[in-house]
Amino acid sequence: MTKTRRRGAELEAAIYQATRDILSQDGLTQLTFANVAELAGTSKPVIYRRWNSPLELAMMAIQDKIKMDNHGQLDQLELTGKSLSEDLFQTFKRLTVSINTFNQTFMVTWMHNLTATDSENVQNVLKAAKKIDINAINRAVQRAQERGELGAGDLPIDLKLMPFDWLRYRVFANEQVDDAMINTLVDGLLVPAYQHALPTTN
Amino acid sequence: MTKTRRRGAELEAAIYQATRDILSQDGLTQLTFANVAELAGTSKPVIYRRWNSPLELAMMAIQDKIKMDNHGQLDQLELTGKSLSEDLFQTFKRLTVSINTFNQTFMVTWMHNLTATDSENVQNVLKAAKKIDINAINRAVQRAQERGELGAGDLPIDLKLMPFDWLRYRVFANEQVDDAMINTLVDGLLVPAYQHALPTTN
DNA sequence: TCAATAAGAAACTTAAAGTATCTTATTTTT
DNA sequence: AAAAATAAGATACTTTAAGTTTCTTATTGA
Repeated sequence: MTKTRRRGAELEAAIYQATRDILSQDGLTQLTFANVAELAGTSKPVIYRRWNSPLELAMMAIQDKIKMDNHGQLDQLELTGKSLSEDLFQTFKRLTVSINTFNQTFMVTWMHNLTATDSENVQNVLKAAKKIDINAINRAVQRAQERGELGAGDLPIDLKLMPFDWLRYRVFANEQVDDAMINTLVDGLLVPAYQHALPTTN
Repeated sequence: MTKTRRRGAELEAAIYQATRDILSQDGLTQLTFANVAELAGTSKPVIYRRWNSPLELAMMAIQDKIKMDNHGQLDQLELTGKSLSEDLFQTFKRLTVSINTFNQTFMVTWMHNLTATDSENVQNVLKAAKKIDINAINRAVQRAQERGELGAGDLPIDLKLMPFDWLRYRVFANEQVDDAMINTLVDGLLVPAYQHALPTTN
């Protein structure tokens, strides 16, 4: 005899799976209880009884997946590099996996609910901002080169964009962006990196 | 005689202002044509006739403000520092202004439409992620210190979090995150910065 | 076998987005 | 200055989707 009604853990697993499918395919805006219910083959009241909001469901579905993947562990990853460079590379390489999971919930949100023209507009705004950012760095670097603080040459484009991206992220995530933080960024990170990339010849 | 009906530029200016007010106070989710119409003291059809979506209106309202602020210029800022460090500081200091404008449109979106419990959940997820990130860097740094690649001491917390923030931002903005980019990050930015912050004594 | 629990179907309520129509203030043209 | 054209603004309507209620019945456990 085949079961016609799932319940308990089995039912919830199906709901979580449907939730993740919707998130990764269509983003958070499409994550409505009605959509989840349909994809999971159940009905709206079942979802409403358990979760208060689509976001709550989304987060539990992501956590459920992380638990399944890592047997309950989020942390701990063994580093096997032979140098700081290799260890860091490993760290970020693996991180992108967890970020992707995280992003399927939170970040993807964005572009997915936009109409074609809206999306194009947003891309244009971002593109324009990038150009401005790069110009700003170019000016500062050129002045430093004229002063003799930096040697000749150009910086990788990612290196130029990084500080702007970071600041945008911080504002986005409601993190502090104060003078102390900018000082850390400039003196602790950028100046050493720029000097490393463009060493003076003397 | 007082005008009872605005039109043309005057009317649009009022709509843009109302749009920006809603964006900065309540975020993009509250930016409905009905809300804008009410705050601007006009009616829905007026808005529907001009813009196709709230996002389109949002972007035009932001651009309108930037134009007003800068007399049509987005770019160009005079650097007056006496060193690379000072120039960069100026650059980012001023950038935060434009970022804030930008953010009022796009980033603020987020946290603003969340219920209290949802917001708390999101904060907790972010907090947990941060802790994991810091642990990962600590392990890599410790191994480097044991190897003798780095000297004793600890890194500023912002410096530890930066690469993770950056990666998250890149994924969010649909930017490429490939091995080449991670290599630039590690070898071009982090390793020089870490060596600068934790110099070896010999 | 019976009682309790919870799934699922279906219909209903509510709220908000989007649209259509019409009146009339304002501007433009003759 | 008067008439015609344009567009604002009020109002009511349509449509869609979220959220809720009620009821039937499958499943579980005593």
